[in-house]
Amino acid sequence: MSDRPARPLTLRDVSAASGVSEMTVSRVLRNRGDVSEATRQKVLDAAKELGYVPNKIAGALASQRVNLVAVIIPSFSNMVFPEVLSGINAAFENSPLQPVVGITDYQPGKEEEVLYEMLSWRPSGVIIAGLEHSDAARAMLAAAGTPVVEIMDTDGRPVDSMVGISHRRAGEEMAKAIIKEGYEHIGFMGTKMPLDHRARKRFEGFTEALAKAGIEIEERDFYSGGSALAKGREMTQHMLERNPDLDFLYYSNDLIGAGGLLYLIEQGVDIPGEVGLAGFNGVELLQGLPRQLATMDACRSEIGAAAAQIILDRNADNATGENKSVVLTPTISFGDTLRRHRR
Amino acid sequence: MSDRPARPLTLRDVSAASGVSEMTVSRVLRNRGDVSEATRQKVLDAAKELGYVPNKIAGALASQRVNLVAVIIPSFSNMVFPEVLSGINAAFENSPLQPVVGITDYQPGKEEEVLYEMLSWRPSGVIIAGLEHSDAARAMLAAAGTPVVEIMDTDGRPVDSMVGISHRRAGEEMAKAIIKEGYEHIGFMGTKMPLDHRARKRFEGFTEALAKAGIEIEERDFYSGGSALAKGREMTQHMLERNPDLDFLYYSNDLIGAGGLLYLIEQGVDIPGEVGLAGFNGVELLQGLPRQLATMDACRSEIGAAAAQIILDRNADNATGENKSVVLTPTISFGDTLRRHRR
DNA sequence: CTGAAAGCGCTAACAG
DNA sequence: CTGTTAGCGCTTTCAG
Repeated sequence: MSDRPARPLTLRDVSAASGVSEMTVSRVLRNRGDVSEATRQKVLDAAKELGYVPNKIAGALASQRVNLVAVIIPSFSNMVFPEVLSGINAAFENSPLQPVVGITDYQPGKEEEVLYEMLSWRPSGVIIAGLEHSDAARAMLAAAGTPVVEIMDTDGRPVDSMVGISHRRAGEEMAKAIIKEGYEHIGFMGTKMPLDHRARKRFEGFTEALAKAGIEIEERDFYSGGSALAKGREMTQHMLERNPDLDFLYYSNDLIGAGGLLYLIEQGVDIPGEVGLAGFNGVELLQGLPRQLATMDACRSEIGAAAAQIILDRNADNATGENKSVVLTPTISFGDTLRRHRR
Repeated sequence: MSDRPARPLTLRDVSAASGVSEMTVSRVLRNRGDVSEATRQKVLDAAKELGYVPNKIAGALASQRVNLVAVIIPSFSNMVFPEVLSGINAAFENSPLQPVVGITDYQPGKEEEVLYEMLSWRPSGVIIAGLEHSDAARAMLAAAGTPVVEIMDTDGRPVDSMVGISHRRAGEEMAKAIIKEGYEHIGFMGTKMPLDHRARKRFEGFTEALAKAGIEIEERDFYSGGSALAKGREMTQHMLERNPDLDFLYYSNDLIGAGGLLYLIEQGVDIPGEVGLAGFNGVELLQGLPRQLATMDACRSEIGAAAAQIILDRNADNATGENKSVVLTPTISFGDTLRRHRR
């Protein structure tokens, strides 16, 4: 254990300490090429003794190879994204690649900044949420010279590859399930997020499918900020006060749905007889509520894993450079809040 | 819009396109030094036209300066950590610094790997969860030559700086509050995590404070995996079946506490008369439950913000290099599940 | 205000 | 199996 060095250690120091050339030290430390076991040990000992940590900046510059993968998501607080990240992390587990996360707060301006910043590190790949980006961002992605995977959403054209689900279709499917069960007076609650394109697409798919059946949403409400559970509770109460005839409530996420569910249970409302409910996401957290909310799985960790795999494949030695589109199909889980006539 | 370049663009390309020397182009792009408005515009135009993105790898190597801050946390799925990250992110918002996150899965071995990997990028700072690290990890931190802030926990000696709360004290405070209200038959439920030192310290502080009052925990149970809400529900049911005399249940986190709460409400148990409950964390998510669980705020985003601020200060021009310890004091919120005799 | 030279710490490519 | 020679793309430093 020596004192903290004023100047960080370099290969040269290890070379000097071990009496082996810098080049061979480099080989040992990277497990590249053949090195005799004797010198190997000398080098390893010296490196450990000194506490040498290689400088990847220099290494990356020299080798033109960076083991970083840029992952750009809107937020950490949406639960969905940490799960995607876990999927990505797991997929990179036994590979040299390492995710680096950037946050956009759902703002195109920030997305541009973050993307620029990340690309300036010349990552081995980019995983970015959504298909909607500013022209500048799309241009950067197209010119990045590294594989790009757009995730979560598949309703649109990707710059390169994409992995996700069709949120439009997810909304449609839920609408169809609701119609099939005979619900007719429908309310919708969601987040007030003009920039959450996926929520918007679900909503559009939902309303369109209803329209085809001649049904129109009778009430809608949007919130922003605060505890989702509490908001779901409030909004549900107010909505039913405004329009007591509603027989189905569709929530844009499971948390507000759960708030609504808890409220209605307290009110002694018959669910799903009198009022049916459904959310979106398949949040594991909610298992353990008195009743299970109907929902639709968003395939979060699968998406992360598949996206990471594409990056891995594209960085493999035999890589083809082919882009790829993976469309996952979410399934409805009916839980206890959506009637089921048959089966 | 040109075709995708085979070779990434360099300063040289911008220099050629603008007819300005590489050096001056560099100055313009970094806003350093005085450059005439005329050349400035020429350079900016050329850069934008080409879609040039600077290569920070080369920049970092040349300037010996990296604007990255390593943030090392156990997991994304604990909710707590995303919140800390948000705090860090916010604090770095208007600074050149950028967090890069690494995940340890609560495993010392992975912590070492991740730390090594991150240090090899020569970050401008390290923010790392907890005070317990392997000897190798501590050695790396000590020799990193960059500010290190250990966060979340303050029960122990930091390598450099620390920001957090005393979990031991948090456990004690909760025990005192419980004792004061006259509860005597106490059960504990938590996660089965030998490596979650903070949960362990809370538990220790809790049991010690009880012991001083001559009280011993009568039942305890630990879970791992699955939905916390559901586990809390199950564990609570079983614990009360085993020992119906319990009059207080202390949970190591709010989610299992909420599961217990929902279960007891369903059972028609009088809370907090018959049984009192408390969790830990102050999870905003839970607002909106039928009743508010007593809990203790873990100061998550404050911790992130304060840690980031320390890194910022240490990287400032007039930095003193002084280390710093910030001990935040969490407050109990009694909610509806812990009796309050006075006030 | 602008430019030329030197080199950051490492690795590719080639010799031995 | 080991060493030497040139850079990687940028910024520092020093001259104009």
